[in-house]
Amino acid sequence: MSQQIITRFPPSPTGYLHLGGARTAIFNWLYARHTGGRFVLRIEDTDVARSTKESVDAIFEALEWLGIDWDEGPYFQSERLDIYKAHIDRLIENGHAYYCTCSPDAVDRMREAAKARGDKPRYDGTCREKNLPWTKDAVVRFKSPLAGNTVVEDVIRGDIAFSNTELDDFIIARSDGSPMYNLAVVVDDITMNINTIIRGDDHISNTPKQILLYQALGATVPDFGHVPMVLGPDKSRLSKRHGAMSVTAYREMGFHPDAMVNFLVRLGWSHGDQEFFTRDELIEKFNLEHIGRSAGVFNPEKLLALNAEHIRNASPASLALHLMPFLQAKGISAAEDAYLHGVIETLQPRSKTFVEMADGAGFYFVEKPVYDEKAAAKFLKPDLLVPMKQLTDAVSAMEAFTEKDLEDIFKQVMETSGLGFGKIAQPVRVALTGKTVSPGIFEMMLALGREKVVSRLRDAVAHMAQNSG
RNA sequence: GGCCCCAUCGUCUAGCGGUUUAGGACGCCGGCCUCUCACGCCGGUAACACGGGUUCGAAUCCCGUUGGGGUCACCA
Repeated sequence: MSQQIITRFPPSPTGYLHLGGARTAIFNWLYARHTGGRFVLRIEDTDVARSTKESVDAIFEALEWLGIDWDEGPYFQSERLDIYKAHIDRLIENGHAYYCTCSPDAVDRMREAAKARGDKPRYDGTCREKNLPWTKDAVVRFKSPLAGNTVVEDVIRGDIAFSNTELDDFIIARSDGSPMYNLAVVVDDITMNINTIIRGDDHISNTPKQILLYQALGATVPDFGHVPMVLGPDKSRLSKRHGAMSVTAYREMGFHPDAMVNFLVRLGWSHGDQEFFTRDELIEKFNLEHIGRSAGVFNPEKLLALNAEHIRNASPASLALHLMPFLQAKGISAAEDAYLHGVIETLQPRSKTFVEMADGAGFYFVEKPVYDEKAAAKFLKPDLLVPMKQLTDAVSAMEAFTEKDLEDIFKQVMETSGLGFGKIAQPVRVALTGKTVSPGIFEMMLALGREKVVSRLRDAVAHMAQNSG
């Protein structure tokens, strides 16, 4: 029986969830879902000074928006201090760790000295063999092996060997007894049965230390997979100066979470030439074998194009949920009904974001469209009064309000007036929307419904008559 | 600086020794479609960082160079 894959996402709540973090969360979540495994959420808040409740909430909010759910947790490291303490004590007892009373200043000095000699700045092992007892200012250090190699068997990069001489006796517990990152992660991953760790490659140099900790604790080393980082357009690490970094900022800009997920996954993972993936397709096809090894540049234009494609392909009903907040932000109170769905359908092919869609939806929800001055001057001129009136009367007299019948009416008007379709459509467009740009005439009329169409046409006719002097 | 990672069009990438005149996508540039704007469709632009090997044959394997990135905390 093969064991179930158990992955995790362990953000530290020191800010919002950024794009890189979101991507590793998605990778882990996807891998768990793909394999029928479990996905654990853990908040790494051992750094009390930098961790905030706001950040925790922001992370939950971002994950929820992305549609990433977890099977276990959230665990908080701050609530697991006793567990770390027990493991630290065990390491001291079995000789894998020791108390060190060297002051921070003293350690700084040895680092400076080592640097001056051209060596790697590191702790020199002063207290390593002293077998010191606990004292108030003592930290606990891990006793790293002095020779040999530790190799990371990375599932996406292959074996990476580190000489143990590169590692110094790193601190695993602060003088106040709280655990340091490497210790806490390893203890958590052991006790939570995590067997697959997918994370950013900025963690790669931590990995040998963690492997040593696993071994010292007598635990099975999990599979590690280090994914490349997400870079800004200038190919440097993504940071604030590159603009929006926070995942939720993209929600505000009108992006569809599925597009965001699709984009982030495709940045570093591939399935042949396929670019567009639904959520289910991703779960079905995602694997570790096709994760790339080189860093990727975040490309907002591609995200935008992908977003437009997701909007085009989604059902109006599912889009309605996402669109609602943007409508409200514009003061539009729309009900979640068939009318809204019809409106959305006409807007789908011409909206790259929900912001654009909400902008385009405005005229559907007003009592009377506001005429754009230039548009009205150009198209609602008296010379079209007759055909427009004919059209209006015909529409109001229609038996069934169908596209076919509307087309017939237009044909009749074209015949009697001798005008081309465009000559008539443009004034109708202005009458219905107030603008010269809109969805197609017939689909729009159908979405608006006969009542609104007739009343707007009548208003336009009145406007034209009034201006005929 | 030590250690580690990486290297195909501007960007995301396919390619896992021969089927490649290196494919797709975004962007950009033409054109078609057309009731506006879009969508869609057709075409074009553009890359294997460099140098050595290995091999009958290399974008694909090895080494080096160069260039980028990461990491060296009582942060995570």
